[in-house]
Amino acid sequence: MEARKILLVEDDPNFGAILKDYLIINDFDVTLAKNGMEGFEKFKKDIYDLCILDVMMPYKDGYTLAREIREKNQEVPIIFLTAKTLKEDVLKGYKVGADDYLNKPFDSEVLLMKIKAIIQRKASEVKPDNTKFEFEIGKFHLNSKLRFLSFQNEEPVKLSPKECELLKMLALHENDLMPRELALTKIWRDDNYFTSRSMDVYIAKLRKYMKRDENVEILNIHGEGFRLVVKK
Amino acid sequence: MEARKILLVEDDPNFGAILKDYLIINDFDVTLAKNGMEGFEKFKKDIYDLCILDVMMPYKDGYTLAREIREKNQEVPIIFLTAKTLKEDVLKGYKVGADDYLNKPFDSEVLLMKIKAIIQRKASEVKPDNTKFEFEIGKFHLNSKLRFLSFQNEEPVKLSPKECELLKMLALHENDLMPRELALTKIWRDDNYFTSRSMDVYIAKLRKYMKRDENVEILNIHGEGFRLVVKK
DNA sequence: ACGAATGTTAATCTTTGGTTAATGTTTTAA
DNA sequence: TTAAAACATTAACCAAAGATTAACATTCGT
Repeated sequence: MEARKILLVEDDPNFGAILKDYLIINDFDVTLAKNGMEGFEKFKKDIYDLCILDVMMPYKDGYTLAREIREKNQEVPIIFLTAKTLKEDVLKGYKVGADDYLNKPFDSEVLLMKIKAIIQRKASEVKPDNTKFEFEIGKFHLNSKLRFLSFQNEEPVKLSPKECELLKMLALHENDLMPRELALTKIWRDDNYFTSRSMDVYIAKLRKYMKRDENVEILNIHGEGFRLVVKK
Repeated sequence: MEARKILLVEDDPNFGAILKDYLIINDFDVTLAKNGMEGFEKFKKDIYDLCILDVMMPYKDGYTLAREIREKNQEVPIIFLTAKTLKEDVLKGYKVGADDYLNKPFDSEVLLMKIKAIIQRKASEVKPDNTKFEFEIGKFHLNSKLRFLSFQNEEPVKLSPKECELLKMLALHENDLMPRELALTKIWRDDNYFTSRSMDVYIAKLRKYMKRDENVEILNIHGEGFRLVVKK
C-alpha cells in the first residue's frame, strides 16, 4: 500500500527531526514544517492523511493553523502535541476540531497507536463527495470554495462561512431531508439549544437570499430538519 | 433531537453515579452498569452511541468487556477510563479497538469534549440508510422520511411525526393485524390509558386522510389493534 | 343490557420554528 | 495597533405545529 502522508509541524528542530525519523521508520511519508506559516503552505500544496501540530509555535500557533486547515479541509485528522496541560487548551483544541491530543513528553509507541487508530478510522469511513464545491440551485449558482452565490446576471453575493456551509449542506441533499442534527454536528460541531437557534437564524438569512427565485424554497420538516426544494 | 445513548460501566458506585448525573445533565441518555457482566448484558439489550468502560473491575475487566463488545459490534465507539498510566495498558486498549483513553482523575469537561468529538466523527460517517421509507397504499403514496402522503396528482398532505409513524406501522402490516401494543410501545414508548386514547385520536385523523380512496380502510379489531385494509 | 373499548371533536398544553435585534467575537484594513 | 466591519451567538417574543386530555357518543362482545 501507498505510504500514508503525515504533515508534521514542530518548531523544535531536534524534536521534530527525531519524531520525523521515528515515523519514517514506521513506514509513514513525513513532511516536516518548522512553523505554522510553512505548515500551512505545505498543507495547501499536497494532500495529507494526518496532521500532527505542535501547539506552541512562534508567529502562528497550532490552533490557528488547525483552524486554517479546517477551513480548507473538514476531513483530515488533526493531532495536537503540547507541553501544556491546561484544561482550556485541551478544550480549545477539541473545539477547533482536533481528533486527539497528546501531552509532551509522550511515549512514541502510544503516538503510533493513536496514529494507526485514527488513520484506520478514516479509512473505514465511506466519504461522500466533499470535493464538490459548485452547485446549481434553480437559477442560482453557488461556489462554496469562493463563497459566493450568483443569480443570473446580477452581481454575486458573498456568503459568510456558516451561510455557505449550510447552503452547501442543503444543496447536497437537494429535494431531500437535510437533518438538523447533521448540520449541527458537521458545521457547528455541537448540538444544543443555542447552536440550534443559531442555525435557525442562518436558515432565515438563506431564505432571504433565495427568495429571488420563486422556484427555490427551504422548507422545514417539523422536528426533523430542512429541505431545499427546487421546482422544475 | 433524540438523546445520545451512553453505556457507562463503572464498578465504583459513587463515581459511577456522579459521572452518570453529569452526563445526564449534558443531555445524554445514560445507562449505568456496575460490572463487566452486567455491562455486557445491557449492551446486548439496546443500541448505544458510545460505551465508557472502566478498566479495573472485578470478574471481568474493561478490556475483556471491550473485546466482547467488539465481537458484536465493530462500530460503536469505546472510551476507557483508568487510574493506570502504564504504557502497556494504553497500548492494549488501543489494540482492543478503543477510540480514546482517559486517565483518572480526569476533567469532566474534557471528557465531554471527547465524547462530542467522537460522536460527531461517527455522525459524519455516511451509513447507507436502507430502512424503507416509501409505501404504496392503494392509490396513496407515503414518504415517511419527508413525511408526506400524496394521492394521485393532488397536492401532497404533510403528516405530523405521530401520524406518519402510525401510518407507516400500519403499512408495514398491510392487510394484517397491527397490534395496539406494538404501536404504543414503539411510537408512544409507553402503554397506558392516555397514550391509548391519544392513539385513537390519531387513527381518526388517518381515517380522514385515507377516505379519499374508498378501497382503503382502517379497521378496528376489538381489543387487539387495527388493520389497514387495501382492496384490490 | 351492561361494561369496556373505540370514535370523534374541541380545548388545552407543549414543543419547535421564525424573526428581529442586541451583544459578543473575530477578521480586516487603515 | 486599533477601529471598523463582518460574522456569530444569544435573547426575547410570537406563531405554528403537534400532542394530549377531557368530554361525550357509539359500538362491541357476552
